[in-house]
Amino acid sequence: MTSKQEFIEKLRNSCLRPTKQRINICEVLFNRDKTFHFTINDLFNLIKDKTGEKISLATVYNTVHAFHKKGYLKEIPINSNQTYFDTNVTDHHHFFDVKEEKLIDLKNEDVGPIEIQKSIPGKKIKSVEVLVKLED
Amino acid sequence: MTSKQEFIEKLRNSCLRPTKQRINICEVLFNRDKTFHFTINDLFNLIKDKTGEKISLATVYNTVHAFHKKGYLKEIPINSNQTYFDTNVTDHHHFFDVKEEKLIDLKNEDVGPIEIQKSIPGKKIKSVEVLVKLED
DNA sequence: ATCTTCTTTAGAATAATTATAAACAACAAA
DNA sequence: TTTGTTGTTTATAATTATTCTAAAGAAGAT
Repeated sequence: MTSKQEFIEKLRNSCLRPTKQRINICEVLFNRDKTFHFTINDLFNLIKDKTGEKISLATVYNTVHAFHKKGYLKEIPINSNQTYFDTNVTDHHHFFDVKEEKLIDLKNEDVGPIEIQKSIPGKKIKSVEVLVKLED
Repeated sequence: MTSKQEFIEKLRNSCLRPTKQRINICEVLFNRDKTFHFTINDLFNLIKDKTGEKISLATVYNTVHAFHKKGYLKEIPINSNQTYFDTNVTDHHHFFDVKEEKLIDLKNEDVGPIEIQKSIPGKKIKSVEVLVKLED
């Protein structure tokens, strides 16, 4: 259980003013035991349901992008028309259930170390992501 | 160098009528030495330049999707607003140069075997894709 | 209180993609 | 060849995800 006060500090630390909307979004996103995968649309609807208050879609976009930039959210590359985010920002990978359109976390140790044996001059590796697609 | 006749047969084998447009698209996509990464928009423009004939955008979409469905193209999950395709349909991975927005093939042996040590009941693995993002 | 700066908001704008329905081309059979 | 059927192309409209805009509102500092 994370308190409202912690969210306010979290926002302050990132030079984001702790507004009502941002705190609400924090509650929905981070006040959980388990990691949470979502699209902007999922989040938009969830906020309405959970808090009873509607936050403008533009604000949801702004806030998610701000959190992503600050490293509080991870963007997950899936081939889909919608962008997925993950509250688990540690280094890890994903299953994607193609039929259910659902993401499942894969711990780093479930995949093992990945050694990239090729390099591109002038470039360095920013991230290594494994996506395992699942079918029935 | 692949001949027009081969493309016609390729299309026939997939129950796709060999139309002028589809053959042109084949020429642009498959008549190359190296693997080719593209977005629909890239392809649309390239066709105009290379063949001098304009193919309707809707046809480009239809054809690319048909080829993808038949396994002649691979879709590559990158976080971007555009969908990327690859003429290399063998099992392999990718670098993505974030700044240049460019894809580079990574051979399977450049990555080494990936053992997924977790399974989801009722589901089997369809594909394992590694995306390595590059920065300067 | 007051002022400045940041944020929210509804709605408009943009961009990628998909749907539509009429004209057209490929194919098979006579 | 003609003819009929079915698949394909096309321009355009529709849809969807996302970003932009500009005005109203809230936070923070003085």
